[in-house]
Amino acid sequence: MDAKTLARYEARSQVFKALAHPSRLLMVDELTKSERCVCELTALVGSDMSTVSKHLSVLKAAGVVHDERRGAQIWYRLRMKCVTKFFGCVDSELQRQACEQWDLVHSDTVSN
Amino acid sequence: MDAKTLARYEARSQVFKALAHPSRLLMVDELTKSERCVCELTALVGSDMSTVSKHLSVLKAAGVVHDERRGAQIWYRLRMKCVTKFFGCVDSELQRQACEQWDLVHSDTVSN
DNA sequence: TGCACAGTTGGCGGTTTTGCCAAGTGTGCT
DNA sequence: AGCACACTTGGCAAAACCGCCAACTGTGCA
Repeated sequence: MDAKTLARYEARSQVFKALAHPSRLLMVDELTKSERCVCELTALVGSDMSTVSKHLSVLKAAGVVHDERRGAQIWYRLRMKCVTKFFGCVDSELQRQACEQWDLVHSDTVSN
Repeated sequence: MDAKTLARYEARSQVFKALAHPSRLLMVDELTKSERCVCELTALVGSDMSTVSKHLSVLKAAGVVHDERRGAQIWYRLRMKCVTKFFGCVDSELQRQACEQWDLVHSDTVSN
């Protein structure tokens, strides 16, 4: 694998790493609706504001969100729009797998 | 946030966590083409087979891939098909952002 | 200028991830 | 049974991640 390809996988993994946290997923979901300031997201998540700020900087560095200062507040909005669609796909897939698992367990119970 | 919602974000984050590693992304990309045995993926990634095996177990636990033993070999294939489309979206978005960044730097250079 | 508010950054303990080696399981062959 | 091959699991040290507190920057207002 050449260096260029490696760099692309590295950048791509940064995006997934950024999304690999419940609090950050919650924030991204919220940003799907509309832009939000840090204080709103802090209230939503329920952690310390410094923690939320660091979460947001991770999402920003990965290119998932975008920020804009307006007065004393900083507003974040979703930049990588396609994550929304992918969330739906992941959820439906996980649900499908859960159903398959249930069916499997159920058929075993019956057959015993 | 209720427990059920939290559980969903937790499960969703597991999927992203599983994809949040260059080697695993490389393997998933390869599995997009066709099923592969562990030895093939090991050769592709270039790490120890035990390392690759653990990577695969992470992907399996998250529901991203599926495995099937045939003789002495174990074959892995992609289970969460929609990741392919999302990879394309992420790549194009990252490229777009890189272009924007380049334009920004370029315009600064010109104006100076 | 002084103060309050919004947000970021540094840093510290605790937890999780990572990748290799070594040892263990499962399969096919003789 | 004995052996080679394919793969997984246990364990360990290094690295990364997480969340809080404390300290710092930036903005608006009196």
